[in-house]
Amino acid sequence: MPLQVYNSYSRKKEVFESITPGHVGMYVCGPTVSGESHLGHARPYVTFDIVYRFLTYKGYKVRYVRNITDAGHFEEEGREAEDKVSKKALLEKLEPMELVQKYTNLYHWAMRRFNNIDPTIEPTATGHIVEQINMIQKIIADGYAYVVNGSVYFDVKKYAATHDYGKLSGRVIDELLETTRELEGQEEKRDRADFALWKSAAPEHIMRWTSPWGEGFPGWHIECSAMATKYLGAEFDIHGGGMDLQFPHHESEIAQSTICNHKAPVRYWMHNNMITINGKKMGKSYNNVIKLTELFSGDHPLLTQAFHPMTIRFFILQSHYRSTLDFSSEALTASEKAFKRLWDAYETLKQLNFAGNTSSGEGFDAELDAKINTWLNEFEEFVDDDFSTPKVLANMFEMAPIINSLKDGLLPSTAIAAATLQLMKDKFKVFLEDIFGLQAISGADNEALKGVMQLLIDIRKEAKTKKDFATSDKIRNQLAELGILLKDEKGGEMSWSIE
RNA sequence: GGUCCUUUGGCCGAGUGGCUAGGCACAGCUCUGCAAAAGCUUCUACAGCGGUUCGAAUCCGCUAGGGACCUCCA
Repeated sequence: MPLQVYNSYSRKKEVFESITPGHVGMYVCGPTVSGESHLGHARPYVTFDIVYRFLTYKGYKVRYVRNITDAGHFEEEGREAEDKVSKKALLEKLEPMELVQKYTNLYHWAMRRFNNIDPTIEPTATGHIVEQINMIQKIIADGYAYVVNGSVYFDVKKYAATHDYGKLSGRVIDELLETTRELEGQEEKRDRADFALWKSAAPEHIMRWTSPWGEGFPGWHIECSAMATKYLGAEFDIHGGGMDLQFPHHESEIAQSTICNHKAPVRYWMHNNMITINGKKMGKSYNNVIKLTELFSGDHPLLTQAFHPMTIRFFILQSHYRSTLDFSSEALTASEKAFKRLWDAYETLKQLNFAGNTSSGEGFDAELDAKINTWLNEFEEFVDDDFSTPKVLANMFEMAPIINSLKDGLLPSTAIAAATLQLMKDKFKVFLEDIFGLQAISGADNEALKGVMQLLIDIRKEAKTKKDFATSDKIRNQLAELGILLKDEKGGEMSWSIE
């Protein structure tokens, strides 16, 4: 069954065919690194990580480009206003690249904890100023942009006369032209619908580059067009991002790239839906974000506990990427338990071994065996169907009781064929680990381990008090074999560390 | 105001017109020294009203609620 993806541009599912056989070019809008990533940001990166992993599984060589937006109107809360006064020494002032570095590092840390595979290219906007300027010049040369006071604007009205501006986001151009909203700097534009390709920088603006039009900085949309064109070509396969980027960001990207490269840039537009909290979109402007660091530490009034990145990944996979996903501590707790049960069953499955089983032997359950094969074969079918990860998980949960029953002998070990068991092991591994990118929750930062260690310490203390050195030594020696060092301290206290 | 989307059992969440998705919680039972884990069983919902159809959670209309975008936003 071929892969089908929902194309936001056509508003329907389409069979996926790459432009270059065997290769896929995919661009995903990355973070603006002027602040800390929150739960809402996690969704696209997990979603498109699955897309990347699945395409790779399908045999494609994927060039996955995900940008870092590190240029623009940058400020850090509480610092910007002060810096505008600008009488401080250099080292006291906000250094934009310092800010960008800090949040880029934090973002990368979070991505690794989610077990997201790094994109093959992660370009920065500031590293592609030249490409952006070149692109703007081409657009001006073609007559679709104009310069005013050192800024450059895209002429949407002219573009719309011959192109379908608004198709991706379902806008009607006439309505856009009539928008009554009053915004700063709008008077320079010929038309309200026009958008900036390059902005002249006011004296206090902290990020600025020299351009043919004076000192300034690039408009928000041009970076993606420039970098996607550079690394993926004038036309590429998949462009992903959050639904909230459809307009104006992606709409503008289409317009710029189309004028510059003389063809529509993207074959398949994919948009993930929002994560909501109490039914409302999680977003900075709504003041309802939960940062990833808060989620991992549990340090937030709405959280009853800390949540492991794998729990969050699993939580995201339990819903379809085009549906909103409502966050609550309760929902995450449910996901945590569910994930643990599923993963335990998977670990159990790996230990099972019924090598001699045949489909004609004593105790063989043909119906069960067939059902399992059906469930397993549906894995790929479901992901093929626009990445229906929740259905795959549902099938896995159908098999969890079977796995556990086989282990406990509640089902005869001869009930399923050896080949079926092997297929189960293979499919679970491929889908759970390789495609879904899930992994075991473990490590020394685990509260459970700390509890276990305290328990052992208590037992050892008691044993020592009773001069039961056989027991106390056993505990210490066996832990040492596991790489855990137990240390006696003055006053009878004990501490431990992992070597 | 404009455009579009959405409304599923206590909660989360799949659902291509026809057979109980799944998870979590709850309850009962089995197992167990106790517990946990595990297993089994129970809980059959589709906002309301009307229509199309042999048959609708699924299609159409109206009403009500919620949301997204139109400005930075994943």
